[in-house]
Amino acid sequence: MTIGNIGFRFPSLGADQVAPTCASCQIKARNNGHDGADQCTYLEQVVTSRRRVKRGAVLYNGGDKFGSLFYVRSGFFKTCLSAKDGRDQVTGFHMVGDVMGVDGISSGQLTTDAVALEDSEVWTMSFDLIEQYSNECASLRFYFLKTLSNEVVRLQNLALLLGSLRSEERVAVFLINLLDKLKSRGLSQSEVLLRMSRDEIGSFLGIRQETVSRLLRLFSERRILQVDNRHIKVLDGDVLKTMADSQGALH
Amino acid sequence: MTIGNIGFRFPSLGADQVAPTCASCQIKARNNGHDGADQCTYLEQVVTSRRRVKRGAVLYNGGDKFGSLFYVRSGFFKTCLSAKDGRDQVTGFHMVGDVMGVDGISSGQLTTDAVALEDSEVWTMSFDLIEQYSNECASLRFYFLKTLSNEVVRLQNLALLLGSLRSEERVAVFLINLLDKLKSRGLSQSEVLLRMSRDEIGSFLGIRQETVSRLLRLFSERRILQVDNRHIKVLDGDVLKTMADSQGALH
DNA sequence: ATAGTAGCTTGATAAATGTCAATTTTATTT
DNA sequence: AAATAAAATTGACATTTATCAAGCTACTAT
Repeated sequence: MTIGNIGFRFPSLGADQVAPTCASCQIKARNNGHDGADQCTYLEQVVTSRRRVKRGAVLYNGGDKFGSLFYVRSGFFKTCLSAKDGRDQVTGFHMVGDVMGVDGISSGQLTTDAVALEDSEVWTMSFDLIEQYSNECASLRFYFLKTLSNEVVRLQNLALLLGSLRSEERVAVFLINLLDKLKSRGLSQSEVLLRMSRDEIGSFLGIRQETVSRLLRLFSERRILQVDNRHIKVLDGDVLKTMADSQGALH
Repeated sequence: MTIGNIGFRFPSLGADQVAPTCASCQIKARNNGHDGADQCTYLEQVVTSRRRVKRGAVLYNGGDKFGSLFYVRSGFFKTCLSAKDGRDQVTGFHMVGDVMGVDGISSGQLTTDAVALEDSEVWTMSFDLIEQYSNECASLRFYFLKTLSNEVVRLQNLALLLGSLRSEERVAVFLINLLDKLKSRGLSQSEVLLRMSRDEIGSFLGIRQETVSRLLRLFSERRILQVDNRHIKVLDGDVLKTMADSQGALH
């Protein structure tokens, strides 16, 4: 997972998402055994702990004090925003390479809950250290600024989906985006084992679980998908893409 | 608009939103006449131009090359995200003190259109300069990071609204938030002259203009609002707040 | 292996909101 | 001020999606 001799990078970043690396970095790498990297970057310097989170466990809750960002090293998470009256909205699904918790910078409190949907590993990146190293490293700074901007764009697209698409399109967009994201991580071409329930998909897409269920059956009847509980196989990706054609990336 | 002797700040920032100021700043202020401020901050250093935008005029379009952020000095804007098929979603309304364009950092291209809904003034903040001065000024850095995080939180709340609230609640939340934002800027207590059409409100809230119209009439019949075309007066703020109680800030 | 539980599916029906069309009101232009 | 255009309202009706309820399936834990 190193690029030439410029150092370590976080896994699963696309070609245009290279994490900051610093040829001139003066801080000694901790070299605590991951990836055998003894080369040095600021980005790994800010990682202060590596946590395992069991399926169903909560990484953080809305209202928790913000002190770090969370890099998903492996596994799968959902983030949910809760309304005062108990209703809640899944605001995203997050997998390897994603950073969670950027909402906390705003007020010093995290706004969402993060729940592991499978056994996961998370690297905790101290925000104090990020700020400290940002003095010295422009690429580190830019990496996090870009991470936040990505999240803004993702949420804009989610707003478009929730505000303007019909439920059939929402499900299509959801699947296309999930598959794209898996593909970019080299994990899957046209098949997924969904980590989330119908209810969680529904919450994310602003529709009911029954509607999700019915639409998956519909797509299945139309030979667009093969659906076996949480195992989804895309049979006709072109049709799916056409349905989803209005949309940017969601995950 | 200065605070004690620590220098200039951007107008209309709440108590907890003080823009970065630098007692130790070495860069000479340009002092180009605004607010008579001859004190110096990094934040005003990054402002490279001051543009007037007429009502109806486009400040930028989705797809435009990103090179700067846009500080709204006065006036009112909407930002819209367009789908390929022409549908579009209003992603936000922006007034004095807001920063637009943060989505552009992600890919180097702006993702939304920004359209003035009244004659406005915008200060263009060069992203290159922001990056440059970020080397020296931690508070400048933090200001922009926080600006992006604010936007993430705002869009999360919009997603909750679009995904989980009924149309009546959406309209209530919209009004409460708009009024709160005006109030925080000292502009209005319980009255608004809406700058946007019913159609634009509807797009933002994921409902049709007819539905917006009917709900405003309903609120009017219930003596919650007094509605005279775009002039809205809140008669019973408590009821409105109760309806909106599930929600965070949207604007 | 089996019981229990949570998740998923399916149908029938209801409710919310959208669509379409006509009319009125307001804003803009000449 | 009149003419025109744009925006807003309103009603009638259609459609989509939610709700409710029942039954089924597949995990999970003992």
